[in-house]
Amino acid sequence: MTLKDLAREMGVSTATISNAFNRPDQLSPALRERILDEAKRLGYRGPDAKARSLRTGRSRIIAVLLAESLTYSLNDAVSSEFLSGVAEVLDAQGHTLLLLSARQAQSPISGSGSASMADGFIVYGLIPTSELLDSLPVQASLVAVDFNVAGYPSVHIDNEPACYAIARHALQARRPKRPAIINLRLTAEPCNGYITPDQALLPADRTITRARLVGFNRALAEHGFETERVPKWNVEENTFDVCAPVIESILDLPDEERPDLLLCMSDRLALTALTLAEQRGIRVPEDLRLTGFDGIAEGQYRAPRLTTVCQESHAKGRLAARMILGLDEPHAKMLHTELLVGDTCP
Amino acid sequence: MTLKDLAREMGVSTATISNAFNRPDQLSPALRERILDEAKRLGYRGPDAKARSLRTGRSRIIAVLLAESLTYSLNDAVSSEFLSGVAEVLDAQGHTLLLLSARQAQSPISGSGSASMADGFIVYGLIPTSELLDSLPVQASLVAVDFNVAGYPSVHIDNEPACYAIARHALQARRPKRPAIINLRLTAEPCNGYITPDQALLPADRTITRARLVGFNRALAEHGFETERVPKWNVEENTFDVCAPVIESILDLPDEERPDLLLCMSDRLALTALTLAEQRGIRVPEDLRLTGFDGIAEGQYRAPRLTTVCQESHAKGRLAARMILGLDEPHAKMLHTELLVGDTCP
DNA sequence: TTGTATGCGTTATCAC
DNA sequence: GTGATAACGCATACAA
Repeated sequence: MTLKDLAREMGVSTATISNAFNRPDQLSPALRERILDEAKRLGYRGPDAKARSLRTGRSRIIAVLLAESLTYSLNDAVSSEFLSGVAEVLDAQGHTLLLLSARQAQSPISGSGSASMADGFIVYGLIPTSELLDSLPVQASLVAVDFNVAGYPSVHIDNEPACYAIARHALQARRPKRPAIINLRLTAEPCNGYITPDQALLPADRTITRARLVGFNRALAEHGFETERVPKWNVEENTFDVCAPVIESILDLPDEERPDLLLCMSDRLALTALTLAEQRGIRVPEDLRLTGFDGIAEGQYRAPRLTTVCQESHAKGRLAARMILGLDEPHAKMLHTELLVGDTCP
Repeated sequence: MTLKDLAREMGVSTATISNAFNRPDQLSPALRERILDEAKRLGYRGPDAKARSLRTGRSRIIAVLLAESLTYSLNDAVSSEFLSGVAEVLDAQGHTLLLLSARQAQSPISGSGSASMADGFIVYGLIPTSELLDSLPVQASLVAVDFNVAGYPSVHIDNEPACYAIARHALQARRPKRPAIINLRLTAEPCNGYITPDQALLPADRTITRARLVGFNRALAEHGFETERVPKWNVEENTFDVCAPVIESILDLPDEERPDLLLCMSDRLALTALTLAEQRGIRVPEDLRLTGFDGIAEGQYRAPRLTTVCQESHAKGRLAARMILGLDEPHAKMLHTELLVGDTCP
């Protein structure tokens, strides 16, 4: 049953049927109603999405291109919340969400792959290669999140001030003997463990955690610590499985070497540290204070509550979606974070 | 730049170009290579996905229709894992994942909405109304998960035996004085709180938790408990915010009334109970034993580890995806679960 | 092995 | 307010 069939059946033109569905103002209400009724009666479900998208050039599909694998992204609290924010807006606007990963088997937007049907792309947490950028459908729009993509609007959070604020809070509350930092994907070469002083770091435009480190360091310096001598560890993936061994190696240091303040670049890191500390009888916050970053629910819905920085991933997703749909000005926008003082570093 | 342009440019026919991309065996390797090279040179990105999908009738898009809102589903560990399993397979097969919610603003598959482009639908955790079923594209395939949809293949888990097994484990380990059950969306009328004996329950074909209750009851009866007298609570949504008040009301009962064993129908429930118990100084498992259901990571990556039933949501997603793509026999399939004995009910 | 012709189901531009 | 007609970009039977 196609539009044309219905037109023939009713003895009107195809344009009229099309208008009945798409431009109610272009025909008499009476006729429109008659058409809609007849359509239902004959089992015509409205204009075919595939044909419509070919004709109009738009699909009402928005793709989110994720830095990590879909498996990771869907299980990570931060990106899940981001996605749910995106989905909320798209949904309300009659669009649908297509999930894509830059780590895909096929190149993610392979011209004839379904990904190229998307009207717009939200690029989350990665710097697209120019190759990937070129493979975008010509007239698709793009919004970058967490990174800049030259010539496109973007959504960011204030990583440096946020980390400065939480580190300052931690340092002011009680001066730590041995502060330390656990970083996320900061080193130029993959590294799960201690960062030696001679190790090269990723440049600031390749990882947001570089900005976080700057914030931590600023606060540490202000409190009289030599930032180069503050021990730093690095973790390549923000999952329990990858974080745990690194954190174990820290917690299992002899008491006089073990840090008494861990500034973590993610809640996952901090929560993992918390769990492993509990298992070892290390008291938090008495023996060890912990700060996180992200403000994920899991950190707040437990005792002790995590001290962390809340980045509103859901709001971030909403904003990105509104931008891609043209509901908000497509400028570079900076979202602000909030310090959440919990129990792990009062 | 279209296929036709390229054909004209190269002085070959459109069919040849099309074949170069879709049916390599239909032309000489030399010509094919020449075409591919020239295409790249002239910036032709391969057949347009929209046009191709109109022509072939297939879009290489698979939609997952979720019972809950996208916001909930993306933040819930069980459905996230399921989705990641789906995504993994789709990805490997060159398909993309479209997320849909039955709770959508618009009716989810509104004929001309982009959802109707999908080649197949994975219906997760809900019984589609016949209205929704009718709105499916005519030749789209469907796989039901957790529920049966007449005439379509399905994926299930063994809810009843799993719950029997975990309840038996709990009852055998140490006979509880006051066992109780916290259910998930079990009552006919929405209810967050105690289930009075006269309250009607949803029929077994409307909620999987009914089968879980049967499993619990079977074990309880075997151990000499009158199942009608075992107190039961109900929660409508599997989130901390909704679970917490109900569980608080349980934990705040006077000591002599407070249950010493809580059989929970989800890990979220059990974890919430664990957190709230910790906050109240109720010792787990000494004063209160807890069992969950699902086997989410959060329950295993903490101390004490949750005693629970592991349903492999990821595998479930993979299977559903393989079925929808025709990679596995589209039969009714039952996945088995595994009892995980943790610390909350040793 | 390659080319020609047709139609997939729409929407947009015109005339009427 | 309505109707004919031409794209949209491609895939495929069929002819060469």
